[in-house]
Amino acid sequence: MDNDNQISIETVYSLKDIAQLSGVSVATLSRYFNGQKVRRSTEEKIKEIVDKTGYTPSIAARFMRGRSTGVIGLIVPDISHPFFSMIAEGVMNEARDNGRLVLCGSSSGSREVEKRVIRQFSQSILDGLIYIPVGEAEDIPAIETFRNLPLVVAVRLNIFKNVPHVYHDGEKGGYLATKYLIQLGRTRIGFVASFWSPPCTNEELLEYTNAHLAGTFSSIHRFKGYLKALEEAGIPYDPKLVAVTTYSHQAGVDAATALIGRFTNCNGIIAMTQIVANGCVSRFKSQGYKVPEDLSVIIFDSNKQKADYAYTNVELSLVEMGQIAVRTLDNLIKGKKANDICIDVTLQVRETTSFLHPRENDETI
Amino acid sequence: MDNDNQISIETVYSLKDIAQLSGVSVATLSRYFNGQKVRRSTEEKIKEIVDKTGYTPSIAARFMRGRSTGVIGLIVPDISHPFFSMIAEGVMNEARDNGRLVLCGSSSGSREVEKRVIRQFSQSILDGLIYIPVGEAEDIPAIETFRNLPLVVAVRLNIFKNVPHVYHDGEKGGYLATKYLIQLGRTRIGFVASFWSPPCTNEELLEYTNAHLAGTFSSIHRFKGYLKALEEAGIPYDPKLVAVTTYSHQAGVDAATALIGRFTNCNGIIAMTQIVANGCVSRFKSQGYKVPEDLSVIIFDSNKQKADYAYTNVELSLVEMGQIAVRTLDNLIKGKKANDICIDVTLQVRETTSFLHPRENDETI
DNA sequence: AATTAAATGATAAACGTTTACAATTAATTA
DNA sequence: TAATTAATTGTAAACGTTTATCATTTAATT
Repeated sequence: MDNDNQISIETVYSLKDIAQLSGVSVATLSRYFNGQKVRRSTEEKIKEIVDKTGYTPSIAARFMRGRSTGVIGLIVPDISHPFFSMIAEGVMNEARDNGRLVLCGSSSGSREVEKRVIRQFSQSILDGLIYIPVGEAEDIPAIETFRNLPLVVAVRLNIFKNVPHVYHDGEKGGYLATKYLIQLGRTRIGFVASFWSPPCTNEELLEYTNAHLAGTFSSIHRFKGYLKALEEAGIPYDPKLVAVTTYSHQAGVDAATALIGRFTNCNGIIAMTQIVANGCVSRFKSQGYKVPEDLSVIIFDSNKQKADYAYTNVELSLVEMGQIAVRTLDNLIKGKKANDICIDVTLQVRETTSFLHPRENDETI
Repeated sequence: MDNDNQISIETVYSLKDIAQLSGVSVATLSRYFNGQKVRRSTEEKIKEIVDKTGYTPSIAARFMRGRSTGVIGLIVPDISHPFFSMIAEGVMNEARDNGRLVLCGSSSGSREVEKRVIRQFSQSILDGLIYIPVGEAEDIPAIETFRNLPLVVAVRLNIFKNVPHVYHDGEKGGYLATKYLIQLGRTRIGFVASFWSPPCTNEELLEYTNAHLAGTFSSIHRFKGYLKALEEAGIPYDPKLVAVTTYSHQAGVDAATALIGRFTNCNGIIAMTQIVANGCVSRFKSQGYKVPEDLSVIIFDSNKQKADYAYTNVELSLVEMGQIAVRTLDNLIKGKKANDICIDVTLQVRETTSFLHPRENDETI
């Protein structure tokens, strides 16, 4: 073992110890550690001892006195899912670089578990909480009075009033994807809308969208962009090109089956996730379609995800979303007002719409 | 918003409050919350008020009194990497179900950052720590005296003395993979050994392996299994079939290039990760090889990972590893002795060695 | 009914901070 | 230089637990 790398933290010092050693009172020390001004000479006395002892204030004790602890919470539906773990990476990086710690809980995709996690967290020592609710449905638990804890919601929209939400610009994403496909000459673009649990049928999607302009569903927002691009290009909306489904591989297969069965002449697909797209593509391929020659495919995803194909995708910057969530929470903790933040998206053209961009892939374990 | 789902935690109760409300003394209450026996009738009085108030003891206060906080730490090299995020899911699930919270930090693949995270964690409120060091190299920081904190190392082997390590049975994995390929009639099996930073050349791998029987490198342990299976089958070891490389996609391409360039007649590949295997396969395919007809491929991975191909793989149960790590840490915290745990692995036959098992894939966001 | 054992209550000290208030020191003014 | 004011610093109580002590109540046993 390398001695240079040795990190050994043996003794735990208290403010009293430091007071003893430095000859400065605990009060002054406390003020110093909380950023108040002290005389030059006392500062030097303090610094010397702090360097020598490696002292840092006890999180627990300062929490007991009702002060900030530097710990923020993060609740995600499933930390093993790359979508959320990337956001978590952003959260943890940003938090770490600001001297904060992250208490992280996974709700395992279950509303019930989520409630338990929230309960556990609530009796904890948090300065604030970043919360990604399970699913996109309507039965999200209202944490209206979460012990006055500064709260930021990520990924989802319109969950709580007076709470900042950090989310991607779904409408722009749908618009960019559709517009690009149109530019490629595709006019029969299938829209595969995925829902945790579908609130409407294929035929009702347009109606539902118009009725829920500020809804929580990402598919709906993206669908709005799809409609906008079609309209701009003068392409009439054809409900036959829409498939309302869920988020599984099979859902993608089913959606493709439906699109094929309706003889829509579909030559483009916009799918919400990679897995759904995989299902679609495999179904279309079994019908003799070639990607991207006969069918262009665009998904919503993060660049870093590993896919069966190098999908052209609407890039969802996930690590960045985590960072932004932490910064937003920071503002809230500092008493500033924070608004919803809609994160911009860009289109990344890759193999499923052209051959121009080779796949890049790199990882280490 | 649904009223049934309302989780509102307004008031923070103290032991004194609960004593007042229940008519039970703080002393008895404290004893009750710490698992000591109380009279049936008092227990009922307490339970009623606890249910009504949602009271739970303050983590901070009990930490200050030197008691357990129910918070454990988890340090991973990169939470956005599915390999680690799956372990994290296991850790968080197991912790949550035991009423524990998880303070999670990502070291972003950097030794420097890792040290900072350790420092931050050390001044925290942990009952124990699960530590997955960055990389597999030799310069792992020695946390010999981590404030006497119960410590469990996961994934890596032989890092610290007197600290339990939880890891997969690499030797068995290598053995199973090799044996299966031999059963399929493959006798020219390439072994692509990946290292964070390679400690030896192709030619030296055998020598290095013999010299480092208890090393920290997973490739080495798997290589041992490879050798064992070859020997059992009476197949002589051919160093030309070995490629020492790193963990990137390009590393896989390079390894394949080397194997092809040496005219090894290679008809089987064992690769350490999916990404490396992707690189290998793409290179072999460009030479006209077909998978699995001309080339059988086996990787080490978790079933749930999404791959370019449905790889036959040595299943690394990652979620389970996280759970086991927590249980091991639990024992340590409770003062029991804990030993290293070598987790069993199994071979999952899928498309890259046969067509028997279709791909299954399912996910929700 | 008397004795013993078990459970509970009342009280207070500790843990390491923060903070109101008091006391000191330095800076400014007369 | 003394008096006044401003800037620092010190003292001690408080936060919510746990735990030790001792007294008391309740239940179990003889």
